[in-house]
Parts: sequence; C-alpha cells; structure tokens
Amino acid sequence: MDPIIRKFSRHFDLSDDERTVLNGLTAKSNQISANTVIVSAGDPCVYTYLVQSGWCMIYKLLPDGSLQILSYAIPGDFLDLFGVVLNRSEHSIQAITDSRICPIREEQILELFRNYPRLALTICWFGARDQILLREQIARIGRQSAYNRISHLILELHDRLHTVGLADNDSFIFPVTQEMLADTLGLTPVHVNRTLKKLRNNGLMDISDQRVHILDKHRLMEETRFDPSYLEDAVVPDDITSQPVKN
Amino acid sequence: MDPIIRKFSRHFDLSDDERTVLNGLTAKSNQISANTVIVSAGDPCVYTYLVQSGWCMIYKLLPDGSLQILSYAIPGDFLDLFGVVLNRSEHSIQAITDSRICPIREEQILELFRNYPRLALTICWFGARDQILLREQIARIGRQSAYNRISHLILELHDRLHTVGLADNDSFIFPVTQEMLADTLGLTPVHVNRTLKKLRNNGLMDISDQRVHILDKHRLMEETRFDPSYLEDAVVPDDITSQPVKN
DNA sequence: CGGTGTGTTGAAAGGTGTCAATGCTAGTGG
DNA sequence: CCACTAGCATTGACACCTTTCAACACACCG
Repeated sequence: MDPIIRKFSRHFDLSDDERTVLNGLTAKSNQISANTVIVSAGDPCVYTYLVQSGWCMIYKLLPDGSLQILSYAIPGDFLDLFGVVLNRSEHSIQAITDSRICPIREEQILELFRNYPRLALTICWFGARDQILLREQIARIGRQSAYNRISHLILELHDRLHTVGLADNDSFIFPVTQEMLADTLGLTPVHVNRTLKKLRNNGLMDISDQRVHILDKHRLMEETRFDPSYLEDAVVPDDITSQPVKN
Repeated sequence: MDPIIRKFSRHFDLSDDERTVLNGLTAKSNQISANTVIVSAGDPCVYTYLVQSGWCMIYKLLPDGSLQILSYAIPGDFLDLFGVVLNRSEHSIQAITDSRICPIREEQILELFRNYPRLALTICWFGARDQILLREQIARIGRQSAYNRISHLILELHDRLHTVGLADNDSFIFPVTQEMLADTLGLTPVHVNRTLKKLRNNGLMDISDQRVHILDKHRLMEETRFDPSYLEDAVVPDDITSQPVKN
C-alpha cells in the first residue's frame, strides 16, 4: 500500500475517490543524495514534499552565521506542508541522508481544499502535529538542562521512528552528528559530546556509529519526565469524516 | 467593520456569502478578566478563539514545575486554531490582561472546510504564520544571547502590534512582567532584569511601567540583525481565490 | 598517503543561574 | 488615614553550567 494512503488511513476510512487523488499526489518521486538542499530560505514555495525514505532537517541560517535546526523529518513526514500558502520559505530544508522524496505541487494541495474537504482537514491535522512538535522543541530548549534536552529529543525520535517501523524497542539508526545535535538543542558540539558521555556512563543511552542504543528506557523516561502523550495520533472528527466526499 | 472580516480581507476579496459566514463566527464574545485560564493542558479541544482585545499567552507547565511560555496572542490572533482537529490540548492558554475573546465552535470551523474552501485555506495561512513565529522563537532561544533574545522578541511584538494599530512608532503597552519574559526566553528573572538594564543604558529600549519604549530602533535592528520579512503578510494564491465560493 | 569530517578531551573564561536582601507600588482592611 | 501584605523590580555575591580555544585520535576517501 502506498505510504500516503496508509498515512491518511490512520485517521479515517478513505473513499475510492479519495484514494485515487492521494495516489495521484505521490505518482512520482525523486531520489536525492545526502546533503542536498531541498528548499533554501527565501525560495518561493511551489512544492511540498512527502518523505518516503531518509532523514531531512528543517533549519534556519542565522544572520550571525550560526545554524539552528528546527526539526527533523523522517519517512512519512511532509516537508513544509503549509508552505504552499506562503509566498516564500522562511527556512531551509536539507537531506541528511540519501532520501527519496515525493514532490507535490501547490496546485495539487489547493485541489484538495476545493474538492476534498476531509483530506484538507487531515492535512491540517498534520500541520497541527508539526506545531505540537515545534512547541515541544521550545520547551526543551527553553527550560531543560543539556542532559535532559538530549534525552527528551532522543525519546521523541525513538517514538516517531517506532511508529513508522524504523526503530526496534531499544535502538535505531541515527544519522545525526554531535554537531547537528548541538545546533538543534542550542548547545556546543563539545558540550554535547560530554553530555553523551555522561548519558553513556549512567547507563541510559549510547549514541555511536550512527546508531542510538537506548540502554534503560524506563529510567530515561523517568529522569527526563518524558510524557509521550503528545505524540499520539488523533482522529479526525466524526462529523466531517462521515460527510460525503463532495458537496 | 468586524475584525474577522478585516483579517480575512487582507488576503483576498470576500464574497457576500463568505462575509455572512465569517460574521456568524464572531456573533458573540466573552469578556474575561486577567489571569483567567482559557484552555488547560489536557482539555478536550472544543473551541478555538479569536482574540478581540487584550493579551493572552500560550504556555506549557513542565513536569518539573517550571513554566515555558510558547507564544503571545494579541488582538486579531486566533488561539489554538488547529486545536479543533486534535483530541486534547497539549498546552494551556491564559489571559494576561482583561480580554475579550470570541469562542468559535469546532463545528463552525469544520463547516468552513466543507463549504468554503477559500476560507479554509486562509485559516491554513494563519496556521502557517503561527508556525513561522514558533520557529523564530526556537531560533531566538536556541542560538542567541539573552541580550539579543529580548531585543528580537520585542522587535517582533512591536511589528505585530503596529500591524493591528496597537503600537505607535516607538512604544507600546506591554503587560508582560520580567518573570514572564524570563519564562518565554529561557532565562531567569534576575538575568532579564540585568539585561533590560543594559539595554536601557545602551539607549536601545526601555521597558518600565507596563510599557516598551524603543529608543533607537535602527541600532536595535542592526545589533540584533532583526529581519522583519518573516512577519509580512502573504496573499492566498490566485487560482483558489478566483474560484467560485462553492463547488 | 594526506586531507577532511567527526569524535574526544583538557584548561580556562564567561555568561547565566542561584540565593538572598531591599525597595517600590498598589491594593486591602482596620 | 495608616499599617500591612502581595507582587514586581532591583542589586550584590557567588557558584556552576556551558562555551571557547586548542590539541589529538580516528575513520573514511580520493
């Protein structure tokens, strides 16, 4: 089954008509190699993308030359879903690994809004979820120690990856360098390194060789007070899902 | 003219039909007093709100007891616009000042998606803008000094308030305590106080008596490297705005 | 084989936090 | 009208988490 169908199906049962439209969205995809810049800040927003495989990062290059990574996109995530209603992108997007992404034209999204209100609403749900992740990121950076920032982010990623079948119970492939972790969490690479060492010595997690090993998830969640409820799926409200597809 | 009409009109010309629907959204409004909790984390999402007057804050209470303010809502802003597609709220919302807010039922938003695609898309635009502000907040907290965090936030708020006529060229009412500023920017109240003093001594801005005075906007923008372009309005794409209202 | 990116470690500096005390203003109640 | 309190702003001294600077190890790769 096409990933996009699976993604939307999580929220309600699709009609045949809707399946056809969604399949049309992902008819073609592009293979891109690691470090490819997909969207550059200031670019006009013409496409949104569905990540089929690989990791991407959404980031801002600040005027002082520093880098702030805002979020990571993993398979199943949309890149810049709402970008299509904006004139130009305020951030940049880059592939971290070799990736396969599926470009979706602005026009195709608008078509959903015109004629497929349930799909349009579901897209809003994806957007709402992105917002939740951004808010969680703010709370991480704003009010937690380096130790907890890293723990919390790793737990979140583990949960997200597990949902799409890319993590087993205690490990996953993690193509993020310590420097990128630093640029994500508002730290320095050096301090990330020291903190990772401490996490390892404490028997909580081990990040090495592009792989995260969660050594003691229970204690990790307890010490970080990680509450994964914000990652749960929602269901699109009945009163619209039960509507006929077209008005 | 009703504020909500003005808000949507900024993006395209409304049909009479659309005006009627929008007016219906804001038919009634509630006066609430300062410090009222409007939404509490964990609540089911039944309403979104349009702020007509006053300031509100969106925040998270963290498990360790600390507070992270995520964003501020000023008149013309929606509170929790996408909340309606979620099962429960992940954050809390509280009035900072006495405020007038206009509750909008979930069902009313869904109605827009069913029958008023242009309005639904515009709502996405508002959501996209919220996302941009959240991302900017991440960059502020993650990669800037206390000095620049405060400057940047104040410049952003000044711009936003100016847009809705609540700031003149160099000052605005600012009902935010130093402690709240600290909880917004990931600092301590003590350090906020010292930093404000430094900003004042440097002749950049003065915050006192619930009011911000911008003393030297040019230098402030230069030192902070503040680029307000992310605050500009976008226009909803022609190809949907030129569509008939109903399909 | 040298170059480059990444990880690792040490020492020192510094921005920010912590603790604690004081002043100020508005509001409350006697 | 005056205590009295509560909330907020302000300041000093000191501790500490994090940064900065620098050096070195290691793996990968052309």
